[in-house]
Amino acid sequence: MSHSLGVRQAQKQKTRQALLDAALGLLEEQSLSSLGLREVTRVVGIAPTAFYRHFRDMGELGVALVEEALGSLHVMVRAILAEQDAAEERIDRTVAVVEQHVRQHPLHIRFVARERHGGVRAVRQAIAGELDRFAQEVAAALKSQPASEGWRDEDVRMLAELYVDRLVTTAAALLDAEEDGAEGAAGQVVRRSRRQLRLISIGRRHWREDRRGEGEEERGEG
Amino acid sequence: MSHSLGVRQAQKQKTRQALLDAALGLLEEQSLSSLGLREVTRVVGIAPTAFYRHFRDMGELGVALVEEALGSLHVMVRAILAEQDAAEERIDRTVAVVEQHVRQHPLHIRFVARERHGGVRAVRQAIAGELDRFAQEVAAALKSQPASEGWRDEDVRMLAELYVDRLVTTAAALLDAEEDGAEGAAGQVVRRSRRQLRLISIGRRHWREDRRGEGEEERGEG
DNA sequence: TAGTTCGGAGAACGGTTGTTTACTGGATGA
DNA sequence: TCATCCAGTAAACAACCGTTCTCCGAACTA
Repeated sequence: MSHSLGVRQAQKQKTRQALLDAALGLLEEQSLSSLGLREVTRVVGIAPTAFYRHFRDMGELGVALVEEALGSLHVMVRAILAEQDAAEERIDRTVAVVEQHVRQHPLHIRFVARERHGGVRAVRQAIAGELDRFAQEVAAALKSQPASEGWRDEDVRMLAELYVDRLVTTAAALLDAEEDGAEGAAGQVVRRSRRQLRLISIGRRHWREDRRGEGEEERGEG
Repeated sequence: MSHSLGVRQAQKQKTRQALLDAALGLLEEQSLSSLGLREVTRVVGIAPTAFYRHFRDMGELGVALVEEALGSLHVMVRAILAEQDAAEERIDRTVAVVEQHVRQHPLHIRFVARERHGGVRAVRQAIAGELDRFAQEVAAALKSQPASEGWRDEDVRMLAELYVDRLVTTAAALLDAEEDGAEGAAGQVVRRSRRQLRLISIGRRHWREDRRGEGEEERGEG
């Protein structure tokens, strides 16, 4: 599977990865739409023209970065969803995993947060697509839980998006907290995030009893 | 107050505003760190060098845009907070106001969403500062409500941030929904957002009874 | 071994950028 | 009325940009 690449292909992938790494590094302090092709190749140590052997333009490189960035996070959240702990412990585990991920891949997080609403359409769409598949998985996991019995699919999806959004926001907030150097800032973000997830969890638990008898509203709209 | 500006100062403010407007327009399809000084002055129709009569650099213009963008939103949310409706109607009102604001000032919303994690530090900090004051106000309003009786300040603040974050996210989502042209996309965002706020509201209502007896956890950390 | 493929190098292109310096002409205030 | 102020102008600067075209040499294939 992996030993079957020739010397040539292996070298090409290596340079390609070097381009991605260099770009990711440079993107810590600027945004994709201002990142120059020459700037990236200069860091890698290759001629500007060699860039075209790997990507048509910076937008295409950006999309590749999206896949790389969301890929690893995808694996971790999938692991969380597979767990069967009680709500309380699960929340703590979830936040801990996010925290660890931010520490291990800060540049990936920064990139996603920055380009999610950034100036390059293709990259925005790529991120939106990944986060959507993301929410889809979370929704599927939530649906199979006893707490979701009697829930409409639309409401499960609504909750899933709320969770996913919270994770992304928390990750970005953690990054900001660590960068401006305030001592307990990161800890406060973690603690606050846990409580927000708990509040959502409580809202989830009481959703049906509170919404009883209002099930017919807004019929015929969706 | 306002009639007291001379012809000179009035004209200066006019071009300054023209610079802000031109920049805001250009920022619909790119990010601040890639926006050029010449690009802006070209749209306004003045010489590039005239830019320096108003701003030291693009970062300073960005900060001015932050104040302009968050200012109007500030007013509207303040109005919402002052209302005394029941939870249900208040949520509907809130989302409706956000929806209206997005329609009236789409460029401002786009700008804030994009530059909140964008590549210009000064602008990021300006936005973070404004949103913080924002959350502060929301927290104060929440605290004075009967539903917050017995809540710790830290938890009120946690809830306030959850609300503010939801508003910003909803506004950005609305913008995206309207831009990719899908027919009912905006409506779905609105409906989903309402339900998310309701779920949070339910969580709020049951927060204390659910957290009873756990008040001593995490002591000595904050 | 001979011929082909292809990642990368190098030079050159027209165009744009931020910034400086010196200047103009109308509003300003005594 | 007259000297001062100052928003905007004009020209020039070196630096950088994306992109094209041509070529090289090592890795491939047959």
